Amino acid sequence: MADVKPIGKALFLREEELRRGIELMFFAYRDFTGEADWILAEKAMGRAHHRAIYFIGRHPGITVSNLLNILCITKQSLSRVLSGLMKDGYVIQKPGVTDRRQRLLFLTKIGIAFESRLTSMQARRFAAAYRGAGVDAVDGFQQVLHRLLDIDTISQMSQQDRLANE
Amino acid sequence: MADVKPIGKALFLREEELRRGIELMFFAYRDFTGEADWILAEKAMGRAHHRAIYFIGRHPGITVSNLLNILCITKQSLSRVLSGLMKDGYVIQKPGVTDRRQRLLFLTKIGIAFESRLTSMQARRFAAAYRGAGVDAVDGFQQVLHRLLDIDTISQMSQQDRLANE
DNA sequence: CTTAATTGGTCAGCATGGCTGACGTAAAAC
DNA sequence: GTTTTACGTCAGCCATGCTGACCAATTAAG
Repeated sequence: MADVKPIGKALFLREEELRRGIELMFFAYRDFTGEADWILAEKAMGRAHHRAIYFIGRHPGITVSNLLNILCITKQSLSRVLSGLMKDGYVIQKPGVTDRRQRLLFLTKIGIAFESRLTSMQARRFAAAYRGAGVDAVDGFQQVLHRLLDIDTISQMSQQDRLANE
Repeated sequence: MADVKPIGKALFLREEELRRGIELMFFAYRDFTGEADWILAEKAMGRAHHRAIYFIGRHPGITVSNLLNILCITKQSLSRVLSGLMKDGYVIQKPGVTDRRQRLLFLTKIGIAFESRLTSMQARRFAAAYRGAGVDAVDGFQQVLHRLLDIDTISQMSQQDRLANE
């Protein structure tokens, strides 16, 4: 890691600046997820449940395999979480219409309410940060985050967007 | 990507935009940490080891309690990780000079090499994203991330900066 | 000097949430 | 009719959080 010096408006790609980015990611993600953990603990749930609830709420009728692709965990791990969520009445399954092997996932009323409670908390944090930083900063934020993604993730996200706009 | 675009310079804090931020954080953090996990797996280590190595490398001579404050875990959890790292020769302890109860933490030669290998991987990812996005985007990225932090974390980070500049 | 507070380690036990391997079942595809 | 796909499930392993309790060395306060 060389100690490259900035010239004029050039980028500061010194180790120090890059480490700052790494640390900001670490702390921001920790604080961003930590807030929801409190609510989840009330219901004896963890982040795994949160992620499942979030993406089922985001893509109602998502298949198990699609959810697996998003979460990048094994089906055994997901299965444990999903069975818990169904037992507790947050999630229901319906057989697929075109392919009846599929079990399409939906949030129940209380699932929707719970998802909304969790997401609105995190959304408030983002809204405050966005408002404070301004439009241009938000744009830069999203640009950089997007460029931090693996190429696989990028195509995966745009695929989801396509599904969402059907 | 949502079809609705901001008009002029006004911020659109619609749910869609906020959810996009939430998801970008999730995926970016996943990809950002996932890369290092591969290397860590070779050495039979996990993220906990990575975090400890990173912050010891960042703040050589850090005390255990300071490291605990950064990581926000219990000393029992950290102790397990630290003993492993010392057993494997990545970390050493030295008694504090002013307060001999303290055990100041340092990376060994191989600890430094390993930290550098891990960090330079992540730094490369950041450098590429930063270069692609440009100075202004990077500034916005850092601004927004900073505003996503808890107030406690903000003061903690600036405190670390002060220590680093001694 | 004695006592209390601080710094840190450690043992025991528990929960969550990843993982693998193996096996089962229903439906679709060929 | 056989094979592949989509999904569930059982059993067990590992990493990494947690709590409570207890111990040792050292420092600070009375």
